Amino acid sequence: MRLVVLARKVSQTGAGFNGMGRQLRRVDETLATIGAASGQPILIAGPTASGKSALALHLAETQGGIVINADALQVFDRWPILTAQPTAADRGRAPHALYGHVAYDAPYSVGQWLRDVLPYLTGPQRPIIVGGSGLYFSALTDGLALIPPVPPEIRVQADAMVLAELLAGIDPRTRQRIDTLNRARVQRAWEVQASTGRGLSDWQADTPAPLLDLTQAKAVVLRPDVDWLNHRIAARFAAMLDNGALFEAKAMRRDWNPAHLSAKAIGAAGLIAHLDGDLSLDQARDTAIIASRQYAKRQRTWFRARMQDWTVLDPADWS
RNA sequence: GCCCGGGUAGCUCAGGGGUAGAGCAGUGGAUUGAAAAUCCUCGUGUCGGUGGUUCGAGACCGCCCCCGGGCA
Repeated sequence: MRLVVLARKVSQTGAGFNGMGRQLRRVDETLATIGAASGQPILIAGPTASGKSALALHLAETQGGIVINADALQVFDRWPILTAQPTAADRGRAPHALYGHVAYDAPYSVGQWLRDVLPYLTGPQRPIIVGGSGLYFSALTDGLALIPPVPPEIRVQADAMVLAELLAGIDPRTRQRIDTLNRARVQRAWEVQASTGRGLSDWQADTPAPLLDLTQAKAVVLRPDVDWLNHRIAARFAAMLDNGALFEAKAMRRDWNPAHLSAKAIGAAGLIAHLDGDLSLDQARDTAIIASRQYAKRQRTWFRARMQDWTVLDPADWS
């Protein structure tokens, strides 16, 4: 009995979150009009909680293909519920790749992701690339400079420097190109300069052709109404708690390190703080929901600016 | 009923005679290897209501209403 209840709850998150109904036919029609059945790669971008994974799963099930993750946090293990990774049941319905394949304490980056997706672009199954990391899609369809990975020692060294020191170590052309108020961007430029002896702008000027030609793919971006999405965000976090997000946090607690990339999962720090007695569950939930809304807003900005050639769909049409 | 506080932006609050300001939330934007990251921009609101004092009132005075706390 308990198992049945759990299964029902699980089916409410992730792919099955809102139950894909017959309305999906409308999506099928939309995708058909842009030639989705031709076997070309499908790209699905969308803000968090917009229902993109469910759409990808549906397409993979009905048209064939392999669902490939394009989300920076879903690559990590240990937080499958909190990062809304496809459930075991979902994975049983269609092949999935690049979900939870990276250790929670390992580094990761767009470059690594591109190397990870590459084999699937020429594989036997039609790739259905789905996720919310705009940078990943841009790197895939616009290209990414071929810069060698920065050695960990360089990162450690840069972490200890102040902004002015970092700026002083960057060539003028790069300095002009980046946001010098943005520590993360400045540090990246410095690290590239320090580890390769070549300026970031030089590297970027040599950016190779993209791995995927956008005109040879079916690219879709979900653009839900903001209020509609905010409701989904709140409902989804509640569902995550129902599905055991807190148990996930408990299992993670002894290995918790906020410096890990996987620790950036929205809600993770709050749940850990709650387990430590520093935050009520309500507070943890509220901060996670607010952070998700803010993240969705940033995604909207990226999509609006960088995905103007993509087909826009409103998930409210079928969810 | 009386005595203290307090009622100012969606929220928490600062300002105590010269015409209102911060944090958070929210908005718009940037973003070629940390991107669920990181950074930038944007602050008019019956200053609880109403009468008064004043050249001028969130600010001072009267009365009223509401919220805390205390005393009965």
